[in-house]
Amino acid sequence: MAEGLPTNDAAAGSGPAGAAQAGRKLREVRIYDTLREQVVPLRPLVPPRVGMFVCGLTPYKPSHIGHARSFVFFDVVARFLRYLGYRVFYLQNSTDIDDKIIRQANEEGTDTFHVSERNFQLYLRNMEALGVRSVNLYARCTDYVPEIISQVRGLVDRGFGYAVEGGDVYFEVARFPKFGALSKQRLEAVQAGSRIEVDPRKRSPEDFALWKGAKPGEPWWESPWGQGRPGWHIEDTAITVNVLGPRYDLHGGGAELKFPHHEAEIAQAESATGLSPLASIWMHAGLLNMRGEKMSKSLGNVIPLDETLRQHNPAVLRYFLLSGLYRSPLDYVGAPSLEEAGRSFETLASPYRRLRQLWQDLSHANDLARKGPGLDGAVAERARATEERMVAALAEDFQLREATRELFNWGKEVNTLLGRTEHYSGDALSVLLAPYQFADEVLGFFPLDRTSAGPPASSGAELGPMVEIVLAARQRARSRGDFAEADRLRDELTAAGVVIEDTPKGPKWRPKGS
RNA sequence: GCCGAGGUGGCAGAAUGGUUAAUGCGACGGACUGCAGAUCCGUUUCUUGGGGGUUCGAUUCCCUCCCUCGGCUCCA
Repeated sequence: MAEGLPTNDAAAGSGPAGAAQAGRKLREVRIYDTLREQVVPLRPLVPPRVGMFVCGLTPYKPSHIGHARSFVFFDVVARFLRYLGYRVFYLQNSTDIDDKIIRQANEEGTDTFHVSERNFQLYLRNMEALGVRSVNLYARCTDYVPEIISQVRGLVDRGFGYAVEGGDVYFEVARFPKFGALSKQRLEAVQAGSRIEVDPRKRSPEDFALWKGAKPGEPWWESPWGQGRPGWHIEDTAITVNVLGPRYDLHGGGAELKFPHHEAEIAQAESATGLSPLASIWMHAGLLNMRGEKMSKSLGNVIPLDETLRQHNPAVLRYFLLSGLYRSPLDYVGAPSLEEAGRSFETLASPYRRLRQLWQDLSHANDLARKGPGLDGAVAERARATEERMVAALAEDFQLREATRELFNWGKEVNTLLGRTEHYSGDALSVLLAPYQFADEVLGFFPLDRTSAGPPASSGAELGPMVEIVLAARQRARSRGDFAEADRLRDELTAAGVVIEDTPKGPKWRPKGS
C-alpha cells in the first residue's frame, strides 16, 4: 500500500481481522483439495490458526518464471486468509542439498553451500520484487538434518524403512497401501512406466530413498547408517512435523509434485506419526507452459526470473501470473504475453493512480478533512459490493480472474466519476480507494508502488527540473500556435521516458514506469 | 500403456442446465483535444472441437471420436 493512503479497516482491527480476536466466526473459505477431488471448506485444526506448507525450490540454478507462478499464487492464498482474520503460519522449505546441487558445485569447483545459498538469496530478492512477502519461515534442509535422521530412524524402527548395503535407507511402499491416492496412480501402472533403472538393492522398484549413503567427495552427515545425506522427500516431512506438527491445514506445491513427491510425503509422515491426514487440503498450482509446452532445460525454454524482472515491471509479471485459473496451465509466449498484460494492467492501475494522486495532493495540502463533494450513497454501496464480490470470488477456490474483473469494472466507475469532478473530500476518496486497497493487500497488484507498465525508469525527482523547463517551452509554443515545435518537444520528452498528458488543467507528466 | 487437464470470438481467457455466453487486449465509429494521449459512449466477433444421447431447454450432464498439453520416481 502506498504510504499515506487511507488506513484499511482490516489493518485497523475493526474489520475482518478484528473478528478473529473477538472470537467471532471467520468467513468460510472453500478450496479444491486434490486428494478428495472436490472443493471443500477449509476447517482449521486450531482456528483461527492455519498451518500452511508449500514445497519450495531446489536452488541449484537461478529460479525461473514457472517458480514465480506458484509462489506468487500461494502468496495470495496466505494474504487472503490473513485478510479474513486467519492467523496463517506459512512455511516453505529450501532443498539446499541434493544431487543437482552437488553436480552444480562440482562444475563450478565450489561447495554446495555456496551454490544453494547464492541461488536462494537471488530467489528471495526476486520474490521481494514480486511482492511475495507472506512466508513466515524459509526452512533449509541442511538446518534440519538431526530431525531428518530422527524421522528416518523412526520409520526404520517401525518397519516402514529399511537400510541396505552402501548406507542407503529406503521406504517400503508396500507397507503403505494408500500410496498413490493423491495422484490417483496405481502402483502397477507406475512400475510399468518407470523411466529409472531399478536399484537391485531395493525390495521393490517403487521404494524411494529416505537417506542416501555418501559417495566419495560428496557432502555428508553422520547417521546410524554411516555417512550420508537426506533423500529428497524426507526433508519436507521432517520439517513440517517439527514446525507445524504431525497434521496441518494446507499443503501447496506445483502440480508436477503430486507424484511421487507428495505421495512420499504422505507415506512418510503418516507412517512416522500414525496420524492422518497429513494435510487437510492439498492445493496444486497449475504449471506455467512456454507456448504450450512445459518449461524445461532440455527444451531450452527456461526463462530466468531475474532477467524477466529486470526487463519488465514486476507488478505486470505478478498480474500476468495471477491472470488465469490457478489450477490450470498458464501459457507464456514470451515478451508479448507481458506486453499484453502490461496494457491490461495499465487499464487496471490508471484509475487507482489518479485516486492516489488526488489523495496525496489533499494530504500534502493538509486538507483531507475538508468538505469536498461527497459521494452518492449508491456509489459507496457499489464500492462495498465490489469488494464483497472480490472476497466472495477468492473465498470460492481463489477465482482470481473473477476478482480482477470486479476491479476492472470498478475502475470504469472511478474514471467516470473523476471525469465529472476531481474535487472529492478525503472521505469520498477513501471510499473510492477501498477496492484498490483490498486488491493491493490481498492480490498484491501494486507492489513497490509501481503502478504502470514498462521497465524501471528514472525517478521523477531527477527528471523534474528538466521536464518542467521543456514543458514550459512547449506551452509557449502551443500558445503561439507553433504546434510543430510543441510536438517536437513532446517527442523529446517521450524519448526521455516522460509521459505527457494534456488535461483541461494544463499538461501533466510522469516518468514512464512509475 | 496408465493417470490427469483441456479444446469457447482476431488474440488472451471466464461462466452457467434456461433472459442479449464475462472481463481484458485489439479493431472501428463518436465525444473531448490544435494534434496525440488518457477518459467516456457506442459498434465489431464466438451458438462454445466432430458426432450421438438425456432434457421442455446443454456450452454446462452422459457416450463416442478427433486433437492438444501435463504426470508416470530431476522439476514450482
